[in-house]
Amino acid sequence: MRPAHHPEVGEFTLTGVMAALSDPIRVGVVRVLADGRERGWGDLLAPVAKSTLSHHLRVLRDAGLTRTRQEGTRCFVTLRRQELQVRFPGLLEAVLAAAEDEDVGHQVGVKDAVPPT
Amino acid sequence: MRPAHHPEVGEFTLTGVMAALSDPIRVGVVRVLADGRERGWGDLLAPVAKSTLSHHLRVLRDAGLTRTRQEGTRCFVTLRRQELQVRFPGLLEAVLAAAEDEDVGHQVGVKDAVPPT
DNA sequence: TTCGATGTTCGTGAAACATCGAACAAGCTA
DNA sequence: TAGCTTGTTCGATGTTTCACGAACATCGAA
Repeated sequence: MRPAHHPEVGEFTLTGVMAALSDPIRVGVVRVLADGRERGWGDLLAPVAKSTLSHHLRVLRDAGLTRTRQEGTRCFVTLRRQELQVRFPGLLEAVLAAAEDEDVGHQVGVKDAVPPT
Repeated sequence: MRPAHHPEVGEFTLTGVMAALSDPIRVGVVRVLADGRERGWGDLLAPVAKSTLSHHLRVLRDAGLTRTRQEGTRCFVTLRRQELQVRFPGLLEAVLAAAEDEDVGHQVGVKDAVPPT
């Protein structure tokens, strides 16, 4: 596993981001990451094969939406929220709000969900 | 030419809109329409065959981004800006701003450009 | 070193998409 | 009516995307 390429903020493209967010699974992943917490790859729950999830995470990464960090044999993902805000002000917020409203990507979850009160 | 279907505001989907805006030509069309003026189909200038442009306009229409009005044998297109704002607050503004910034869809123009001073 | 866990990559289909030119439909105009 | 204009639709083509399982690479643990 070579160390995955991440585009610089200046390399983000609008159409790239739009394309990345045109799939419900990927929107779901973004929603899961929206609280700013880093998540383990394996903690993501999506109704697709792991190779498919890997593909989706790659698309998100290539578009600049997420950052993947490697630690030993495990991976951790975060949303590049700050950088996106700089490059595309307001875009992510608008998308997240709409996604909540429509419940897009509800099929994506995370292990260790809401810790009980 | 049957009278083209337009989705209701409630039928818009986030992923549909994102997909529609993931193509530079279509973003270009949206930009051209962003001033709120209605434009004639034939006044749109894009570096693609007319059948291709027709396809793109259909995608935009189906996603709810534009409205097409027919008058005799000619068509006029407008951006459904108000309705988009209601359904996806802030989204279109953010996209338009980013598109300007990046000059996405610059290859799309309109006849009868800026009227000289 | 051997095994298990974790992701990525590969090979492969099926489906969707962008594109074109040709054919078509419908309405003006001569 | 004949012809022109304006878009849409059709069929073909090549590309991209999504999906899967299998194989692989890497690391940590036994």
